[in-house]
This record gives sequence, C-alpha cells and structure tokens, in this order.
Amino acid sequence: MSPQHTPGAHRPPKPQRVLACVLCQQRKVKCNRKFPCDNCIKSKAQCVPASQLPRQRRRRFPERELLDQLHKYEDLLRSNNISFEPLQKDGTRAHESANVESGDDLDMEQSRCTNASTPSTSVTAAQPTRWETRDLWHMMRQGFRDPEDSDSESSREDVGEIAIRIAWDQSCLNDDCLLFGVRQTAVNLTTMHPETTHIFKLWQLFLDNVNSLFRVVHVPSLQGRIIEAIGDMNSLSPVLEALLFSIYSMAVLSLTAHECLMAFGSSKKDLLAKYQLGCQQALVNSGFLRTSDRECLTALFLYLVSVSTSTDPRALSSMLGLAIRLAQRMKIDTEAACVASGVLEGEMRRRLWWALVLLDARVSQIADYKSQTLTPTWDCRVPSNVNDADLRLEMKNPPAIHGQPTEAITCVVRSELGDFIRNCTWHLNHTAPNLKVIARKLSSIPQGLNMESGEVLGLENMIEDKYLQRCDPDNPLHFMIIWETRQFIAKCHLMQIYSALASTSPTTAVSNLDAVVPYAIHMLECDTRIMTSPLTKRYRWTANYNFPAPGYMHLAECLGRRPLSEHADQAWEVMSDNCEARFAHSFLDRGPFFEMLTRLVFHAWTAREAVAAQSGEAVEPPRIVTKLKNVMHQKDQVVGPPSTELLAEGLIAGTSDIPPRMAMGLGERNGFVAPEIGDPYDFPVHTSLRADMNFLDWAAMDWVTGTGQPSAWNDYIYSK
DNA sequence: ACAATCGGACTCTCAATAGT
DNA sequence: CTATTGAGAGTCCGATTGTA
Repeated sequence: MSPQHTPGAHRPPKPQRVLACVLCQQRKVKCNRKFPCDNCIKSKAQCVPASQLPRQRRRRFPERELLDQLHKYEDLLRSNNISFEPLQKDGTRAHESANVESGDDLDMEQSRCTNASTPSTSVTAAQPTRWETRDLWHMMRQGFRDPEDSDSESSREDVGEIAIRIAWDQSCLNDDCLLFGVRQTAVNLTTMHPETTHIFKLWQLFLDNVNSLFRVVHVPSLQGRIIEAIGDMNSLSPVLEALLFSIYSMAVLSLTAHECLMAFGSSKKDLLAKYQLGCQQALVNSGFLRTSDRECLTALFLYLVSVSTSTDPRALSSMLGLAIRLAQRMKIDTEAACVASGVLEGEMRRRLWWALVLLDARVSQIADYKSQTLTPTWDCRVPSNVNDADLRLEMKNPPAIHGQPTEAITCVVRSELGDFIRNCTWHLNHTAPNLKVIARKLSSIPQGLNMESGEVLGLENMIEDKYLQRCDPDNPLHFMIIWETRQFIAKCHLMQIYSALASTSPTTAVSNLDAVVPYAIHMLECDTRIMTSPLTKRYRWTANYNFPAPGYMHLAECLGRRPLSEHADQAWEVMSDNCEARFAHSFLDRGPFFEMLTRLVFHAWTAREAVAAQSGEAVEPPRIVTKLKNVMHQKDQVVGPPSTELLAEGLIAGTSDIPPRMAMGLGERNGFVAPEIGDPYDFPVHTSLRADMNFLDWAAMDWVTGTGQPSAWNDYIYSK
C-alpha cells in the first residue's frame, strides 16, 4: 500500500517519532506514549521507551531466498531428468544471486555441481556460494567483520586482498628471470612485431584457425584495442604485447610451411621462433609469474599451445602446472569469483579455465603423469553457448543462452565432455576414488543399463540432442566438433569397457575385447571423416591431437589375437581408409605415427598370414599393409635417416607436427594406450593382457633420440 | 469476567529507483 | 534534482486462550 502524502502543505520539521513502549510493543496493545504509560502503570511494570532500530539496507529481492530454494529444487528435478516448466527461462537468476550466501550442506554442493554442468537455463546459473576453500587471510577477515554490515564484506575483502598484493609488489622481489631467462633488455620488442598488414593478416588467421576452437579471446573488445595499439606500438602495455605475440605465434602455427611462406615470405620455423621469443619477453615484462591479469594468463596459454608441438610433453606439463596454479590464484576455477568479476569477464575466465584444464589433462596423459586437474574438486561452470557479440563489457545481466550452436560451440561441447569425464564413475574409480563422494551424479542414464555403461550412453544422448543434432554439417566448425565429439564418445565407450573388464577374470576380459571392436572402428571412421573433408583444412594443425591411437591399438590387438573374427575385414578397411587419409596430409610421413602404426599393423598382419599359411590360403594384403611396406621401402632407399634438422622442420612445419609421444596421445604405461583428453589414462589392464601387450612397448621405441628412427621396429621387422 | 497472548491487517518511513 | 515505489519497521484490533 502506498503511503498517503499530504500534498502542497509546508510541513513543519518532523517531530521525533515516539514509539510505543517496549512492553506495549511486546503485548501488541495500544500505548498512550506517556512514560510510564497507562498499561505499565496498571500492571505496575517498568515502562521502557522503545528506541528506533537502525533501518537495515533494503534487500532488493526479498523473495530471493525463496527463489534460491525454488532453483535448488529445479536443479534436483533437472539432475534427475524430470521434466518441468522452469520458473525463469531467461538469464536473470545468476545476477540476482550474485551475492547470496547459501548453506554448506551436501545437497547444495551437489546442486551447484549440477548447475555447473547444466547451463541450459541461464548464463550464470551456478550458485556462487561457499564452494571455494578459505585461505588464512579470508578467515581472519571473517573474524573481524561487522555482523550488521554484511554488504561491505566483499568490498573489505577486496581491500584486504589488494593490501596483501601491494605489500608483495612493494617487496620488489626480482622474480622475472625465474623462467624464460634473464630479461633481455637489449631486445626491443617493438622491432619484433610484424608490419601492420601482417598483423591484420595474423589476427584474421588466429580468429579463423585458432580462436574459433578455443574462444579464449573476446573478439569485439580486443579487436578495437589492437587497432588502437597498432597506431602506437611504443606505448603497448606489456600484457597486450604478450597477447599479441601469442596470437602471432598461434596464427603461424596454424599454417603449413608452404602457406606461411606464401603469406609472409618467411619460413614457418623462423617466424614461430621470432614470435615465441617475443612472447616470452613480453610475458617476462608483464611479470607473468605474479599476474592477476586474465589476459596475461591467456597469452601464456596460447604461448604454451604454440610450443606444444616442439616441446617434450613432460616439460610442457610442468609449464601447464604453472599456468593452472596462476589460474587458481586468480580464482578462475571458482564459479563465485567468475560471477563476481562481471558477465563478460566471468565468461572469458570460464573459457580460459576449461581450455587450460583440458590441455593440461591431455598433456599430463602424454607425459605419463596422472593429473589431478580434471576432477570434481572445483566448480567453474561449463562456458555458455553464446556469441561474443552477446557479451558486452557494461552488461549487468547475463545474456540468454542460445538453443542453436553459436561461435562458442567447440569450447562448450569440449567442456561438457570434460565435465562428464571429471564426474563419471569409471574415470574416478581408478584416478581418484575418494573423490566420488563429491562427484556430481550424472543424469540421463538410460533405463536397464548399469551406471558405468549408462553414463556414457547418457552423455551420448545428451550431447547429440543438445548440440550435435542442431549443428550444420556444412559449417566447418560444426563439422569438426560433430566428428571430434563422436570420436571422443566412441573412445569413452572403449575405455569404459576396458575399465569394466579390469574387474573380471582374464579369460572373460580377453574374450570381451571383441565386443569393443565396433567402437574402435567408429573412432577411426570419425577421424577419417575429419581428415578427408575439405571443411576442416583450417583446423588441421590440431589433427595430431585427435589421432585415434586407442582405436588402432585395439583393432591391432584383436586382429592379432583373432585374425578371422567377424569384424576383421571391416577393421582392415577402416584402418586402410584412415591410413590413406592421414598419409594424404603427410601426418604419417617420417613422423612418430608411422612408427607406431607399422608396429601395430605388421603385428596384426603377421598373425593373419600365419593363419593363411596353415590353411594354405593365399591372402592379399590390405591397403594399409601395402602402403606401409612401400613407405618402409622408400625409407630404405633414402641415404641415411632423416636429419635432425629435417625432422625438426617437419615437426614445426606441420608435416608431422608433434613430437612423438605428444603426437600420439599415448602414455607408455604397460605398453598400452593412455587415451587422449579426459580419458582414464591409468586404467588397469589385466596382468595377462599386459603380458600380451608387451610387444607394444612404446618406451622401448627410440622415438626421440636417433632422429626418430624406429630402432625397435627395425629390430623387429628385420629379424623376420 | 478479566487478563494475556498473538495473528495479521494496517500505517509509516525512507532507501532505491524512475523520471525529468 | 524530484517523484514514485515498495520493503521493512512499527502499530494495534480483535480473536483466542489462560486464569481466578
């Protein structure tokens, strides 16, 4: 009810409001406001005048708690796959709840986890609550806070953090040379930038070939700053300079050696070396080891991707560990901090965090190190399916989620897959069983299936319905994510079954391996589609990341054991198709894939020939065997092994872009595959299985030394 | 019958927000 | 800057309950 204001009249200064005495207030009776009042006199009570309470700050949305409660129940419905009509379909919720505190009970934690993976209702649907751990400073600030002034808590927190940061900054520790060597002041970075037209060209290449996959750069806001910066390169901020050099590096990396020469008149190797050095220098100038600047971390991330093809994965894994630690200090792994940093910044932080985590998980596997990053211990939400243009700096409310694929489709789907892996039972069973209690319950398990196989099918249904079915197969980006995802899911099926077989008897395990063959075949088919399509040309620099090594290994193992199995002919066909597709783009020439492939394929073919010899049957070798034999023969014609320089050029120039273990996505554990990103890279294999797989002893192969000559393979093949 | 309790409709106040 | 809004603070009617 609105108050009745007396219009017009000049009011005398308001007399102090006299309140009913405490007893009358308590009794809810009329007080005559004399002290002592009639009621107190009558009841012979002490009459105490009441004092006005300081008015609390009005809460903008008093129904907020109710809304939160409602959203919690909606999340539970959602996580249990019960259909309902959500209260809000727009993205208003997260903004409202940005500063809401909630309980710490397990239910809430779980519903938060659910939020983290279900961005369908709102952009920042996650409850930014007390998921994050508290540090010492935080706890001390909590102790001194004014209980009546809850609103100022966050600002005081900021002040405290700033004070600590300033204190460290003022201590003037010279830590710049901890990595990347001593600052080379002699090198003037302004001279290392490309000419203006080349900057634009590199920027465009970066947007098309790289950023469309990662979306770690917000194009509308950065583009203007780059144009502005080009006007006066001398006054570039160190962070923007680092970002620029990382963009140049990635743009160059995404080209083939020939394309690079045509576009810029310099070799890919030279340009990469120059821009990577520039990036190192600019990162040092930015004080990147103590940075809190998201863009500085983005530059470091892009730099690491750009060197990933020429770096030992163990070294790269260590550097990624550093980047992850920087990210954690900046709290970009924490949803509450992402929400608090604003709509645009929060979204960019989420994209960067997932990009870092996914790369780290992948590289850790390759480096044969069990990363603990892809686990349910943090709550950064999966990035939202929105276009960059939907995100503006001044935004207060998150934009509506698109139902159709947006520019961010690859980073959204890849993050969804990563989010699945970090919560799924069969992954946690052997990576971090103790974390299963905090893992989000994965929804949409089809009826009649056990949890583990159901999880993968549930993921497959969800991803297909929510994303892939809505993609346009003629759109290069969509085409790429469709087949990359299907390959990944086939691999998940493969790994899940391996995981399940680990707890069965050796005989059962081996006999069941045939059941997995269709998934291995599908993996290769997906990869062949990517490799043979003209649509994916601009993304071919990532091809090594998707090499279907687990598929090859499984097929070769099964063909070696049962050369005449029902899937044998089909398996040889898909392997031949994939091999040809990969050779067509030189990804197998001289490179590590070749060495791995020859081992696998000849092992399987030897078994097939042995069977044929027993029955006196003449068999025609499949295309893949012929192809590999021809290449082997040609290699023998070459005088000496490929030189280190040639190999390095080949590696850098994209003919075989990735160093041996990196390229394969393999670890060496038990001589068997450590699958690619997000996979259980430490899954147990039966001892009997292991013994039989020892022929695939990757560690024994002379990948790196001896310029990649397959010494083990040579011994094997020539002893025949 | 009277006193005490208390649900809840109502009024008042003023911070937040909209409008100029 | 003023006007408006509406949430929160405060008031107290009157139904209900307790007690002598």
